[in-house]
Amino acid sequence: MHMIYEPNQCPIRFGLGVFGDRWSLLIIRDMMFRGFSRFQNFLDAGEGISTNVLSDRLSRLEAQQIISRQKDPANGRRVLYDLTDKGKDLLPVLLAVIGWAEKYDQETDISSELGERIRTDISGVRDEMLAAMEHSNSNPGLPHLLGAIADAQTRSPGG
Amino acid sequence: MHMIYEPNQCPIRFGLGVFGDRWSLLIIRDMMFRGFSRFQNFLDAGEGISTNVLSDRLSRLEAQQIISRQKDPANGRRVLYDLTDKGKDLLPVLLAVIGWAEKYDQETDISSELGERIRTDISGVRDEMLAAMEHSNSNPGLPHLLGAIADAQTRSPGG
DNA sequence: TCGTATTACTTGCGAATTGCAAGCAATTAT
DNA sequence: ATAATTGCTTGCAATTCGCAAGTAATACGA
Repeated sequence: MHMIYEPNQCPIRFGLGVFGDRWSLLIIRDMMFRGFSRFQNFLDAGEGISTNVLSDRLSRLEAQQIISRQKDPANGRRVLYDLTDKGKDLLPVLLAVIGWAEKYDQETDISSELGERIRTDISGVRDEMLAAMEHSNSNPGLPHLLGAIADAQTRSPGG
Repeated sequence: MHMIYEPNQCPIRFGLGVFGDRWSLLIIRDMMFRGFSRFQNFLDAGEGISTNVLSDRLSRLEAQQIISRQKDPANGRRVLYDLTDKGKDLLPVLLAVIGWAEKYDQETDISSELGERIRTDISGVRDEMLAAMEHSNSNPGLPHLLGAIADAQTRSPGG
């Protein structure tokens, strides 16, 4: 279990202890932007994570209170994972990465307008995305933020 | 060499391909906030990175054009590593992590005021830090941004 | 109610990666 | 010359990972 770093005083090292590996941030991304909540969802996402590693990362994220775990009340063999507030608060981290990648990766499938807006005002985009989600209160949690991104974009940068 | 992910269309996966491991972001942090530029600096930073892994990460970051590598003109046995613009543009990512960690890690050695400012306006703090560096144009590169953080804080949030 | 499918895992094992220690080549200092 | 500094490389044991198979608990259908 040596992927965990000493918490120490450094915020970056603390962050890396939570999501500084190959998979954790992808799991968080899928929960945040795609509304994934089940074990199978992550396996089917096509990233190629194996079941043992997925299991390890989920329990680790749960231990760090980034996600919560419960049995599906509607179907007892299923388990539902959800982002906690602590997990949802990682949205600015994801947005910062998105803004950076949009600038430097040709392949990245994000509009240059949204990229530019993120780079100009991450916190504003975050607030706008969270607000857009309040409106489209279809399902619980923080699902389909990608749609919220599209919404925020459509809503025109000026307000 | 399977720590590299397929670039694909996902900006998060692209980012992870660059700094999604145990060490890369710490190296970038040390260059950004501490002005480190030499092999020995990173070894002496106390994080416990080994020489072979450090060597691998530096050459990988160079290949991805996050950092540049040159012989020290003043001392031929030394090598100087510096952040490129692409690397410097990772500042918002680091700030987002700092803002998050300040909120959730008791041990994190960042003032709650700065944490709050980062959470409220990452892009503004970034701009302020870069501006503060222009003023204190002591050494080249992006050195000692931690000092710039302190400056930005002293400078009072309102102006 | 009894067999079968689903679902979320766990286990075992070879392969890749890491950490540790030592060694090496180029450059500088004495 | 000789020794020290500096940025690496190499070898090897230990950890971690990827892959495939297996298991336990629940639901579903005859």
